[in-house]
Amino acid sequence: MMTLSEENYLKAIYHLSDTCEGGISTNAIAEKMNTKASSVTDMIKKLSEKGLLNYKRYKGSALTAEGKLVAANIIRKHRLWEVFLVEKLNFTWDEVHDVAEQLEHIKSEKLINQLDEFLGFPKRDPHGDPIPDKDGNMSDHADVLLVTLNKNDKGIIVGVKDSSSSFLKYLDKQGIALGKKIKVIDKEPFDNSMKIRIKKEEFMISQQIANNIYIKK
Amino acid sequence: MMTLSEENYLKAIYHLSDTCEGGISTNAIAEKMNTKASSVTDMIKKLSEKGLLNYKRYKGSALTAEGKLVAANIIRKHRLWEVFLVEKLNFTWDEVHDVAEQLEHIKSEKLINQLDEFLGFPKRDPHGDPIPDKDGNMSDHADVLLVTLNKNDKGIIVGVKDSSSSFLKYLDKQGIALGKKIKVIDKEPFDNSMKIRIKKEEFMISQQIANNIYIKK
DNA sequence: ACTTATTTTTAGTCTTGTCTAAAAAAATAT
DNA sequence: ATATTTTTTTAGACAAGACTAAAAATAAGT
Ligand SMILES: [Mn+2]
Ligand SMILES: [Mn+2]
Ligand SMILES: [Mn+2]
Ligand SMILES: [Mn+2]
Repeated sequence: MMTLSEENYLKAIYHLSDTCEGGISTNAIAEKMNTKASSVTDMIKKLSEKGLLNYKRYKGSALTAEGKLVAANIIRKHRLWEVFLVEKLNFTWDEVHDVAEQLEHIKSEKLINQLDEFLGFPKRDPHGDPIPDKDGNMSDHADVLLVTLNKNDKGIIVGVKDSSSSFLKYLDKQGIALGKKIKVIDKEPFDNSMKIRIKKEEFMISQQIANNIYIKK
Repeated sequence: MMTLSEENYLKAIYHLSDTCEGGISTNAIAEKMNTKASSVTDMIKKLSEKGLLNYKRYKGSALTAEGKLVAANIIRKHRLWEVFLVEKLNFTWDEVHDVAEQLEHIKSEKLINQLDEFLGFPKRDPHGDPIPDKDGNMSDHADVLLVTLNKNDKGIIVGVKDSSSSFLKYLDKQGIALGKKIKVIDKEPFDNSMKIRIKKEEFMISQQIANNIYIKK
């Protein structure tokens, strides 16, 4: 049986593995988890004992197949609960993450599989992130970040990289939402800021914003 | 903020207050919580500090108004989740308790109020227990235990006192379910066992069983 | 009333997960 | 190649919540 803390570490390491290939550094985990490196060292030793990750001192950590499966299952639960909150309980997409952060640790195979069915086997969560199946498989983000588009490129908004409440509220204010068509009107080479058009409205967004929005061309 | 352990103690003490009036003994709490009396002493000191219960050494504990409200809110969550699991996710009434035991600790006002609405503001959980409102008020069990009925008395099954999986499975096997009409055909004075009739089927039940079924006359 | 039995509390230990401070290894700079 | 900086690990401490064993208070028995 997995403790709440162990599960959160596994999830964090799983997410870090997405971006950085190879062994994940102790410091990177500490930053993601908002803890100190010494606490991380203790925990990765324990997870290593349990066969959930491979670890050699001073060399960083990498999840085993078993560890990846456990992590993917937590992410599966997190995202299914987010769908539930939005679809069934009228939460907005900026309200769901913190609650899902708690719900993802509820232990019941039947619960999560019935929930999946109840929701109609959704493929994406409210932020456009893919939902893993029971075996931990999930369709990749084959999509591209808005920041990589050039002048006159068009696409559809399909996801966000940052699901913080503040970022999502900003998007709401600007009328940026999943499924909307977007066109790059102009791009400033100096700071990568863009003028974009959504539904006949044109406005500027910074690179920081454009770097957190996924587009399907 | 309340820890998981604190919440479980409050709930246990709340339930014990139903039966025994006056101060709840340390040992009674220990038995209900499956811990040792010494652990209970530590915890009731902490809850007393927090103003959730009144405690004088060697004299037992009693919840304050504040403590009762917190406990009732946990019970509210527990029972609403049980309704959700049965009504929406096709759980049987003997499967829900353990999962609800986890879900009751999820912290989100909005979640529980939206869930309440989503379920149509149910008044009873799958075992016939009343669901408290936001202020901790709940309709009492005005009902009577089956064991108190006499020969030829009739009634409707409206609840169970024991929600253990094994007891509920026994009831399923016998065709005993909430809403069913029941008639006492005969009662043995020696051991209080009864012959009862449900839907033209007659069979014997022991006092132990009759003592855990609520009837509305 | 005095002795025994029960209940409750105290004292001290353990585990989990965290922290700070110091030591050790690895990476970088001169 | 050696010195300096950064990263990582070790050592020791702490809080929460549990336990065991012993002491203190209360209750029961004669
Ligand atoms: Mn999320
Ligand atoms: Mn989490
Ligand atoms: Mn229950
Ligand atoms: Mn509980």
